[in-house]
Amino acid sequence: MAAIPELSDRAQHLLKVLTERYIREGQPVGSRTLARDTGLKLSPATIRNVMADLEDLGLVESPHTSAGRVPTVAGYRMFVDSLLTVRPLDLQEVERLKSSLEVEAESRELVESASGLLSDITRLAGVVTLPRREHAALQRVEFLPLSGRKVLAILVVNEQEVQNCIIETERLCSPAELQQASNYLNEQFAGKELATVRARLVRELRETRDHLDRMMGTALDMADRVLGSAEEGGDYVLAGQANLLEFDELCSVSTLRQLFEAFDEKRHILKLLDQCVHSEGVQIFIGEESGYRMLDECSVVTAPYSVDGEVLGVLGVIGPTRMAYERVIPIVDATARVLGAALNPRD
Amino acid sequence: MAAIPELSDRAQHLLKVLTERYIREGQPVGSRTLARDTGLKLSPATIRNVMADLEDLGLVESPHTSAGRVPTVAGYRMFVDSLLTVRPLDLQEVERLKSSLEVEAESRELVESASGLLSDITRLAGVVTLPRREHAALQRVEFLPLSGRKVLAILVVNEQEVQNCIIETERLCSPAELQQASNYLNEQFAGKELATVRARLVRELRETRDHLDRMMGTALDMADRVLGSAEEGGDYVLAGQANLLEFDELCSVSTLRQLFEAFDEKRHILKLLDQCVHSEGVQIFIGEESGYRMLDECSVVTAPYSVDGEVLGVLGVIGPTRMAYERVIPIVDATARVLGAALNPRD
DNA sequence: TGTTAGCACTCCCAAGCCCCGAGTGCCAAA
DNA sequence: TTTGGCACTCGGGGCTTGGGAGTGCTAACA
Repeated sequence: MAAIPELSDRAQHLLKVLTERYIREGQPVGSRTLARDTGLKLSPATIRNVMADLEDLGLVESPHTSAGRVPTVAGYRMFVDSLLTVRPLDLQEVERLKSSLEVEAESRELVESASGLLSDITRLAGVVTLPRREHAALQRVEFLPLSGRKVLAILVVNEQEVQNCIIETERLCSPAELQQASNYLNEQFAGKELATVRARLVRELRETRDHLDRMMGTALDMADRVLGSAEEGGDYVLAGQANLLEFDELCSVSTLRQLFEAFDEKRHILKLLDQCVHSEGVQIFIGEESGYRMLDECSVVTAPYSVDGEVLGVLGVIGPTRMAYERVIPIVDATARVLGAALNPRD
Repeated sequence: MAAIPELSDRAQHLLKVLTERYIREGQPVGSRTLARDTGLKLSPATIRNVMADLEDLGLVESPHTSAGRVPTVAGYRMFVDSLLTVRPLDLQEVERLKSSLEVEAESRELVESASGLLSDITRLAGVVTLPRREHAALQRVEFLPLSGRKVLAILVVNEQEVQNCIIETERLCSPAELQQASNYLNEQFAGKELATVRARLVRELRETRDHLDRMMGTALDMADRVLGSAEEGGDYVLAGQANLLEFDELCSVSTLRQLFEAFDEKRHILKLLDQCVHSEGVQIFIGEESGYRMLDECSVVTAPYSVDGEVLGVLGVIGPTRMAYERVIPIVDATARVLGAALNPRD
């Protein structure tokens, strides 16, 4: 990050107008247009001088000699950082968001609904990671016998999340035994951290080499993996990819191919989103800033969403660098809040 | 479906060779090429005569005067129906499929894995609907008190599926009351059809206007909706959309746009897949046959998958009409079997 | 010193053109 | 029925051309 040297108010204003115009029209903007658009009474020639300066600073560039100028990544950066004035959505719009989210739904549906909402409103691609909690407190365990040596383990954690998995015991267990096991767990461990529970079980296991302990251990282990940060990935829901086809600058087959492959593969996108988990509020990656080649032509605007102060995931939109930031940013911000609220167990 | 008139063996053979070649190369094939490719000792001129006949029958067409011929939808139809000899995958390949599917996973992950597999092997888009059972037998109910008047209802149905939902009771219930309610349900209704259970509950409800009954009703109702055919949609998992970008014939922006919008929206694709639920084995829609405009340039190959003879869903691939049917068909078929097997609760 | 007008220059792009190659349809001969 | 011959058609690549948009530079002006 080279320190940006002094930049006259006029130059800043011109950069702002140019960027806004380019975002709107999608075409390089020339000095004549700029002279007309901006309020200032300046001739095209003067504008050209300023543009030359901006070009020297690496804030704008021209695709070829006789085209207008286009903001560079650095230009966009300056635009969103200091030139843009986003005003938060007014209450009415937030209400509309809220009501668009199917509030009477469980988390996965909420997430899908949210990503659909994001993509619909912004006309870009919307993405929301599935909620994951760092810590999981065991609330209740239940074991049900299935056919053969299989057992269905049901765990209730954190207020209202239910996880279940099938485990295979070493020998046949009677329903009474299973009942006994779950009773024991519920008495001993209700309210405790899952990790703690497992640790203590492992300790006990070493002493009494009982298969039942083993089974409980497995159940907790699996639940822990499903829920916890231990899980190596997480997942996300994407909506509105088709919207990206509207933008000419993304419409080369090779660009699209790369982009959609990244969406399919998920790994990279997830990694990028994970970086935003602990950022306070909206975060923006412009073009190459993301560090992923397939996103070179794109910008990503993200915001973490949380319940009760605990960050559960990240949502955002993906679109061309020339997206309408001043509209997108408050929308992403508000959607994160609304989703967080909707996920809150006690209304 | 006009009855297809007699078609000489030679004509059939030529149609077959032409289609195969076009599928491989993706370009209209001319009489010269065809004369060389086919085993028959025929001159291009003769071939041209046959082609003229085929064109009259609507089995082939040429994009313009001086291009070769391309199969029409009817041509493809005849090709897959009577010219194609698919030989099922050999055991080794099926084994490979099996091992590629993460068998130690629950249903959603299995489905995602399967669609990924389909798209990887065929290099097309793979799609798998989430499993849905027509009938759900209640195995176990559990009510857990949450904060306030909220109650978490957990239902185990059909061997090993767990469904949970949050319901709001009319007044505060003590844990003991909840315990009592679940005991009652478990004693009375274990093993019964969900629909039956609800019907009986409703009947009782009319007599004793007790809020507990009401709560149980709500729980069953929601579970029923989540699981049952009552639910208005179902859902599917799609993978490998990016593969479709390899095919020039789909790469016009408008075609892509329509296609990806359909993928996003899901409604139409689901409807199409639903048509295949009760077809015995593989079903194929070629081009316009699907009846959906955005699939005009595409073919869809589907197969239902089932556990214990009960059909749970449909899987398939979506690709350009010139896909390698003879490879795709057995793959779809086998994958359906393998997925069915993997979903079977008792190994 | 900052601003402006003028001017030559550059580059993209769309239109028009031509030509080549591939493949056809038809006809007459084998 | 098959074949060779031939005229014809069409799409696409390559080339040229003209116009438009916008630039940089320079010199004059406030």
